[in-house]
Amino acid sequence: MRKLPRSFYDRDTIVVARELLGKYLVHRSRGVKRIGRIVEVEAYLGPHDLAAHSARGLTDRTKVMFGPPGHAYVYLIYGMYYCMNVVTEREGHASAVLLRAIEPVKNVVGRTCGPGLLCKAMRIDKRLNAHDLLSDNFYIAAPESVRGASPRAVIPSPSAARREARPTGVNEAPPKGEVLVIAKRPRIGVDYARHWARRHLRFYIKGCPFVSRP
DNA sequence: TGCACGATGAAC
DNA sequence: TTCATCGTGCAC
Repeated sequence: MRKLPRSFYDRDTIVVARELLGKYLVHRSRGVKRIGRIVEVEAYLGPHDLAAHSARGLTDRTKVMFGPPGHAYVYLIYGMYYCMNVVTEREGHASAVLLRAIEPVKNVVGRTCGPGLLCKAMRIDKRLNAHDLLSDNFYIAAPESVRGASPRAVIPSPSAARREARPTGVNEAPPKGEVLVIAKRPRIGVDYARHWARRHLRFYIKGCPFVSRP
């Protein structure tokens, strides 16, 4: 696997969010290397995005979002779960991608569908807030491809989406190397964000059984 | 210094 | 639909 470079994160947040699908989240702690394949994410587009924490401005909690790309923004939600974000775009842009679900790959115990469960299973907590994702113990990597190219990801046209339709309940993740079909939906739990709540900024791998809310 | 409220998950 | 549980942000 190839660790993603800083330049991967220093790009348009929606592009980063889509391209994070199919990548591998790696966390090594106390000698155990845990790996999960990212299958669902949400994009938060900066201070003007009313659903983003950075919309509150630069505070002690949100300063990581305002920092340089390629760092983890980890916070406690509802007093009991942690959520992990990846900071994107140039320093000061205050954008991030929330990781909502992974497919267990290695040493991952428990359910991983949902941002809180994902962090619990990957042993991610507040100590990893502001952690550089180019470090050796906590990073995101692209799968090695046989021909040197990453699996292609596409957003289906409406007609293609209709052709893609299949009976409900028949879901399996596409094998490695196959084209990923990406679904777009509104983000979860941000109804307070007015028109921003309706934008399709949640992305997931279509048909993947490990997604939190298909 | 106090208090309302979550980028959740699970039970009912 | 309700609730557990606590850090954060803002009102006072």
